[in-house]
Amino acid sequence: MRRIAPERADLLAIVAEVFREHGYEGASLALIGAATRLGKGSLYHFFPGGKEEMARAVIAHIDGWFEDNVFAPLRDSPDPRGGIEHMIEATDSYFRSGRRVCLIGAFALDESRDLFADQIRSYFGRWVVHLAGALERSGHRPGEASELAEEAVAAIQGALTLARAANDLDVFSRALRRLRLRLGLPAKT
Amino acid sequence: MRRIAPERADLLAIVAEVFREHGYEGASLALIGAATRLGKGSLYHFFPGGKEEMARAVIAHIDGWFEDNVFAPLRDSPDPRGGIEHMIEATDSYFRSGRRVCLIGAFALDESRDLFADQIRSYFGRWVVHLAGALERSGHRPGEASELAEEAVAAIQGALTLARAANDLDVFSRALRRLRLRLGLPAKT
DNA sequence: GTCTATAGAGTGATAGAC
DNA sequence: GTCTATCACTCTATAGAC
Repeated sequence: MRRIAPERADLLAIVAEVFREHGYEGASLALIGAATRLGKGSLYHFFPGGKEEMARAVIAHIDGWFEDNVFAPLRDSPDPRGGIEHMIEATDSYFRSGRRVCLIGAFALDESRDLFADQIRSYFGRWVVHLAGALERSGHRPGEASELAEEAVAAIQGALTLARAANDLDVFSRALRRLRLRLGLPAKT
Repeated sequence: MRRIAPERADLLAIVAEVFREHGYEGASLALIGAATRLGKGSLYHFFPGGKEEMARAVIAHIDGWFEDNVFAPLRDSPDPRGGIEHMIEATDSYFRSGRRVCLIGAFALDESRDLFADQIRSYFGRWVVHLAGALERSGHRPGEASELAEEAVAAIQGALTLARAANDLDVFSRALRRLRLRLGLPAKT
């Protein structure tokens, strides 16, 4: 037999989508197996820790994407406004303009939070800290920068919830437009 | 046999807490039975439609609370600023300053959204509309009022997510303090 | 006898673990 | 694929208030 081993990143992306759509409890191994076209045996080969390990790996994968595409530019960009601009664009693209929900945010809300508390706290904490850093370097006072960063990350999460509740993508794009202004970027790109 | 019939409102409050903590999928009848101290017979007596009917009733119950304590004051208060003030206080009290999560917001994020889409959309839609109305009456231009209202409701949802993720209630109280200012209320009460 | 509330054994289906 | 546990749910039986 021995099929070509699926790329772990591809596998994680598929599993992530199942968790995103059904939540931790709702994502059954049957659903995950159907989506990945992998039997339970293969799934347990890749993730000996079962469903919990799958979720941990998925969160880490998402976290890694944000580290590369959001946090690093915020941290390392010589022009802090460029880093913030990059963040807004990466966010819009990652969440598919509101079509996609934040898996880590969804996990934060229900009981699965207890299982993944450290990963969840780290993800949001680093987002806020790195955005605050960029805001500080772009001229905001430290306390103000922190508060603005927290507000911005919360606004994104809230907009995702509301967009999904209203089934209206414009809710999300309006939120990003307001965010641009509030964070000191020119309107539109 | 025949125990005193539990007050429906009390029953719904307990069931709501189970859904809030475990999500729709995660809230098993066993958990609900344990929390309410009711057997399956009783649960199916009160909710012939099973778990789905329980969730619908819980959402309607929460919706009713917001109708009475948030939407009505926003709509009917002769002083629109007083209505907004009332909304902030009721929100802080309902979400226990961030200890509690928004059940309807959590449902909006996962697959249970499909089952309860109408109730979810109505809840958030009315919140935004009534807040926008109060803002308009307090002097904002219509389009501006709508956008500000949407931003405010999203900010509350996002703050709940972030507070829970960070396990830090201050995240929520800071968000409410910013909201006061943004909505034209005096700082602190 | 009727009605309401209760308990809980038992259903088939499906869960996650292995 | 096999395992056991648990899922949502059905159904029967029974209690007491009327």
